[in-house]
Amino acid sequence: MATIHHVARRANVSIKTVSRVLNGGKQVRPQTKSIVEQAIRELDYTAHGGARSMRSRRSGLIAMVTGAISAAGWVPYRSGLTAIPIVHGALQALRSAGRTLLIADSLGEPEDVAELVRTFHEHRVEGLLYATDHHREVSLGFDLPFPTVLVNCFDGAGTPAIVPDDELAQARVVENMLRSGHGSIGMVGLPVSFVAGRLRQRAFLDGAARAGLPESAVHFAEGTELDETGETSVLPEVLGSMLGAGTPPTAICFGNDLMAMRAMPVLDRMGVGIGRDLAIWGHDNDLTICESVRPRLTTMGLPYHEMGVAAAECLMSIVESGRTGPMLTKICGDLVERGSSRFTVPRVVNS
Amino acid sequence: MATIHHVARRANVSIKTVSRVLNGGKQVRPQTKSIVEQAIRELDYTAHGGARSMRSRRSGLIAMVTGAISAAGWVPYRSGLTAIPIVHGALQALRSAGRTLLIADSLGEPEDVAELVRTFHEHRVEGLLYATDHHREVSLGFDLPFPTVLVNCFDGAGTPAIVPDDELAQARVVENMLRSGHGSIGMVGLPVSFVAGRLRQRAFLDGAARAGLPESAVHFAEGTELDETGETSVLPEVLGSMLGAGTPPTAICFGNDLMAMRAMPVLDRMGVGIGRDLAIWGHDNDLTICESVRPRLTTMGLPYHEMGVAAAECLMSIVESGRTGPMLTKICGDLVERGSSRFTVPRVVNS
DNA sequence: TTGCAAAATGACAATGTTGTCATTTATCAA
DNA sequence: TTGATAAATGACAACATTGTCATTTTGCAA
Repeated sequence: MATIHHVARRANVSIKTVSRVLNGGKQVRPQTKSIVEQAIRELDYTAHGGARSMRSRRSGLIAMVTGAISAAGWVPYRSGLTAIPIVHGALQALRSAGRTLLIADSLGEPEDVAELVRTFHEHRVEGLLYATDHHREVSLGFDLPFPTVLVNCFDGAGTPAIVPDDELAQARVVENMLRSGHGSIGMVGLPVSFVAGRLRQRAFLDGAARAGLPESAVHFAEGTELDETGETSVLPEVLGSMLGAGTPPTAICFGNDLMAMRAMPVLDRMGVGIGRDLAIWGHDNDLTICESVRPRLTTMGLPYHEMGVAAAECLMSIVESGRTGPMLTKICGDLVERGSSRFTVPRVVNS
Repeated sequence: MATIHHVARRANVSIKTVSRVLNGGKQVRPQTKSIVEQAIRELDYTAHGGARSMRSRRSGLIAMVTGAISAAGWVPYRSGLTAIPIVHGALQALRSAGRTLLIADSLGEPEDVAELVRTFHEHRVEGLLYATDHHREVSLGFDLPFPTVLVNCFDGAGTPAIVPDDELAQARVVENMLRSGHGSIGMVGLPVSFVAGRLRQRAFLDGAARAGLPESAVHFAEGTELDETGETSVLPEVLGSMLGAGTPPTAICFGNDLMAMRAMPVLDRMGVGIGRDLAIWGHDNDLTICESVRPRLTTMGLPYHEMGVAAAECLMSIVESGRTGPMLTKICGDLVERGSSRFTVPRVVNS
């Protein structure tokens, strides 16, 4: 295999000159540069990254530990929404910066992470992205030999983190609900054991209160985590009591699109028509769901792709500057309006 | 940062002895070994993979180029089924073999692949996994400087490939249909522009013929590729003519779960009851869909996770032995029986 | 032409590991 | 104990780059 020496001999220059051409070609005469470049092409030479990283202490590698891949569907009891777009966003941003991604999946075993970090360090990665499949708190529990940025999670140690802005997102949903004129609104949220569940509950209640809705016109219920079959779902019960209240909601926001999709036949059986008696919102913008149900589902998206890009850029800036970045960056998703939040017959209820 | 020299000094041995301990500890006295290991721990030493790969020509790195990540959902007009489990399976198999995965996504631009290969070669990866988001033919169009295994795709050049066994899978579906006693069966397949569409069509027709069904009791229609909204779906038309035939099918297999899910309300509007008048099958085992619709969807799964594992193992064996592997390995998925293929009231039609 | 600064180029060491081969130490039968 | 053999260990080169610093060449004003 061709080395820098072969190229140098062929181009009749020193290896150092070849090295300079390889690293941007500054301080080289254009003529010399093109001779060297031709020799490189003729020999089909590719520099050895290992040798380079040894001398220059720059490997060009960024590592990522994620649970997103293992959560993305092969495990029999998990389904659906995943954080894959985080990986995609990071990949895209890194690649356009000329960096390469080493990737590992924690396979859901946090205790393996230390070993992964060791492997990454062996390849002298310059930084680490640690991404989780849902918004949550983590604690790495050991010192990392390189800068790290958390994505979709945060820790108590002040590690820079990029997370979804669940509060602002939910506030926007509430605003969207109210703008349509609904005087009584409801939410079947994620379990409050989830960070997103807590943040969105607060934002929902705050938003309703700020709009001046009376307590009797604001309904919150905690949904259950969906199990493998949806069998034990408490949706019929929760919806029954919410819609049977004195001032029942005419607009309901669900914790995620899956919950909303599963609520649809339940509502149907209750004789509640979406678009006639009720408007509904989801969360996550899962296209498989949102575009398939009828009416299509209005939803608040999760900005995973954008978070991945932001995390990669944040990490690269830390790596290159040597300075640490901002501790917490919140990014809000976009509301995607489809049919489920529209009334065919608008009926404005005065509060 | 500690190097092998520091460890050697601390343990009072030569660097070569440390190197031996690092590489398995063979030919080292147990006592010496443990002294060295303690020095390694005390100094928190991690070997430099770059230096190692330079001398030994083994990097421990395997690369993967995939379209699966970009197809997994962030792109506004794509949704649903993805090949992420391929990535996961490969990751798992490589990791348990002590190897690390360098990953890049082709971002759907095949012309970028050459550049990716270059980057990988720079890091001296020992082999490449090339995975696509659906079963198809590819042509890399240039020589690769390392062994390659194709996953979910194949080429005309005889590169080792791991693909789903679409024919056997469809044959099993037909067998399952017939075992329930259906005397007239139908299929709304994937477009025949897809490899899976062609293979499954053939297997469906062959299976039906082998079972002795008369032509009038075998219905095949080509579904259209689902667009972003499902708006232009030809399902109503296709189902109308299929079920309006002289000997209408009592069992229909759809090209994928999404198509089956979208067919359900159409059938409902036509007054055709699943479980009463018709049994249906899907393909892919997309849990978001299969576990959410009512009745739950019986489906033929795609063995993506298994394919990822097989591909990684195949590649490692090629890398380690220097010999190339089998050209084409087909893997069949499992049929997952749920409610949609059962009749509440069995009605056997004699042919 | 000469002189001088700036730009281009090269020689050589250094990076951290493993391969090769020589040397030392341990083991064990005679 | 001795000698022969095997096992353990070490010295040193090699791997393919880039950094440092010295040297050569170029461009241009005087």
